[in-house]
Amino acid sequence: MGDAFFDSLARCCRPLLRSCSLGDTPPPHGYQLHAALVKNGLFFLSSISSNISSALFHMYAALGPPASALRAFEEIPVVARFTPDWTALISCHIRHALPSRAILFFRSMLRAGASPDEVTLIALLSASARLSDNFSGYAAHLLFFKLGLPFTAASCNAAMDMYAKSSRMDEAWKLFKEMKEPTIVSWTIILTGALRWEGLRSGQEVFDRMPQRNDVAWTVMISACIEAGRPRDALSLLGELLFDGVHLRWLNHVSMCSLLSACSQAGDLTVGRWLHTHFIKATSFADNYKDHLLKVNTALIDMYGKCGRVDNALTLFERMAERNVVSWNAMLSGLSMQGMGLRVLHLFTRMVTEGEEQPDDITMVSVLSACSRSGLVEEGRNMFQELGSIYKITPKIEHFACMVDLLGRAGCVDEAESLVRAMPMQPNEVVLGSLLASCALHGKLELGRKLMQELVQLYPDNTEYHVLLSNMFAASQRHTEADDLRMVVKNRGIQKTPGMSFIEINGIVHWFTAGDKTHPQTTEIYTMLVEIVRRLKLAGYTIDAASQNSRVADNYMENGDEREEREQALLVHSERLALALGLMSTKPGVTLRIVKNIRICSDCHSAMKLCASIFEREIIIRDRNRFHCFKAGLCSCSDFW
DNA sequence: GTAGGGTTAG
Repeated sequence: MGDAFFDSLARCCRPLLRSCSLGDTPPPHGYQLHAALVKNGLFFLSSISSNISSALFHMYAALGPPASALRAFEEIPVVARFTPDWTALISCHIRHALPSRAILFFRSMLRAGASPDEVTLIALLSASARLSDNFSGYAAHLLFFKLGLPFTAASCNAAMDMYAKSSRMDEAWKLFKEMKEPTIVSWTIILTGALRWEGLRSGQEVFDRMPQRNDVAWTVMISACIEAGRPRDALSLLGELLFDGVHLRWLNHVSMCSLLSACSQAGDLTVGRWLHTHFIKATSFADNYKDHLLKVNTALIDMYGKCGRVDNALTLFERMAERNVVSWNAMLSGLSMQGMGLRVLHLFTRMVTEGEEQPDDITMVSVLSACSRSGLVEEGRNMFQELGSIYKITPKIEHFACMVDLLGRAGCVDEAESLVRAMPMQPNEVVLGSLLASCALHGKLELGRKLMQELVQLYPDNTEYHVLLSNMFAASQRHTEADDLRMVVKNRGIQKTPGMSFIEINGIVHWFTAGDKTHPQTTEIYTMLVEIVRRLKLAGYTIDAASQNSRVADNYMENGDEREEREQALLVHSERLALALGLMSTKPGVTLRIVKNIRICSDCHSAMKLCASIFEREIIIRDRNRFHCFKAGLCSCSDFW
């Protein structure tokens, strides 16, 4: 066969491969084309390979994986490796989260004598940004001028992003202010940077000053609220977004996932459902969600699980056409929050046996914490044993934290302590705090005192440990020690999240803090509270003011010396106000759902159990840790939380 | 080639 044949073949292959790189065809087509060439022995014929090796490389660089791209790159004759080839190799590694390898290839490129162009330098800036490496970033920035390359808006944006991500917001601002016509990308880079160093308020200022906004800008703002633990602010932004109907198109899959996460955090089922409905409608006519069904569905599972509709989460989970390890994890943690430990173990077994996805470290955290929440001590111990041996996961501090919690709660405090001391890493606040809590639960005063000292040294600003230990002393009638600790806290002042609860009635969200008197129906609510206490007392309820966490829960520290005030304080905890409103404004038998931002105290917990049976209601409270479903005098957590 | 994202522990 003559050269003409190979030339025509090459001419035919190159556009085919090119169309694969551009994403016009699904990845397998490109791979199949390569396989066909190899199978027919054509790829190894030098005359053809020199023609198509570059096209083949670009196909792999576009589609990945990077290892294949590198192999294909090496097939390009050294003399035929031009700047765009090097650039594609570098960007491929950046896209696959390998920025340091990208920088190494940039160095190889220089050594090979190829000269970078603007695109190469933008890629280098991007790699430096991802590594927060302003050393290589600064070098890239300088190279524009050294090589006389145009420093366009795109180059400037890349440089600003690099500075913003390597703690040089001042440099980013400087470049931004020098720009003649900042693009929306420039604004968004500054917005993201401002949010990350300078805080929500400063970011909000940038956001307000933006001459135009798009879906990315909105998403950045929404995610920042979530990161700052202010999910309600994120949902307010959704309100703003919807105020102008045109903006609805900015609700893409990323903002959808973020907003669903805000609903999960805030426990807002109403908005979550609205988003779900919108998503179903949007997928029926627009494709912007089609490629992201898996992610949005996972976010929906998380939302339903955290808003107390684990049944809806399960239905979605079973219907999903495709699942990944994150979907499994979201489902497992949803079940775990309901205290459905056995269901978690069943689902986990299914995950392992079906082999669809391998469990990862987060899966194991979910499973271990489920065992802890359900008191499945033996199962938890076995699972922890199998962590390395079967699942090939190196135990991280989170796994130790779960085990300490599991053992400590179950009363095996000594075993928990040994585990802490034998840990290969330094125990953190979570681990020590959890052990301290188990000391409080099981009256281990001396160990508790020792732990508190450790904790105070490590985290001097957190006064919760003093409170916990003070309560322990009080519970064992050692009032002097208890009062001393209490004084420490009082003198230092308390810095805690205020306890808040909300209940939704007929689509309206009602918020309460402890002792709140701002609700329009305050008089009726407090009358109802008196009635609740009367009926509780008739049923044999006594206030457990010395109970652990009771005063930690709603910031009633300063009144701690006065027993009576303390008792009063318990009676007006935010969840009780929400309960009173719920009882008086819904029909008998209607389930009441309350969300609380911190842990429910043990006194409110006992009161809620009794209320459920006195008023013949199902009361579901989501606190910081999990769901409590109170029904007929019992709680789904079996008092184990 | 430049801006944004989902799951976990007291």
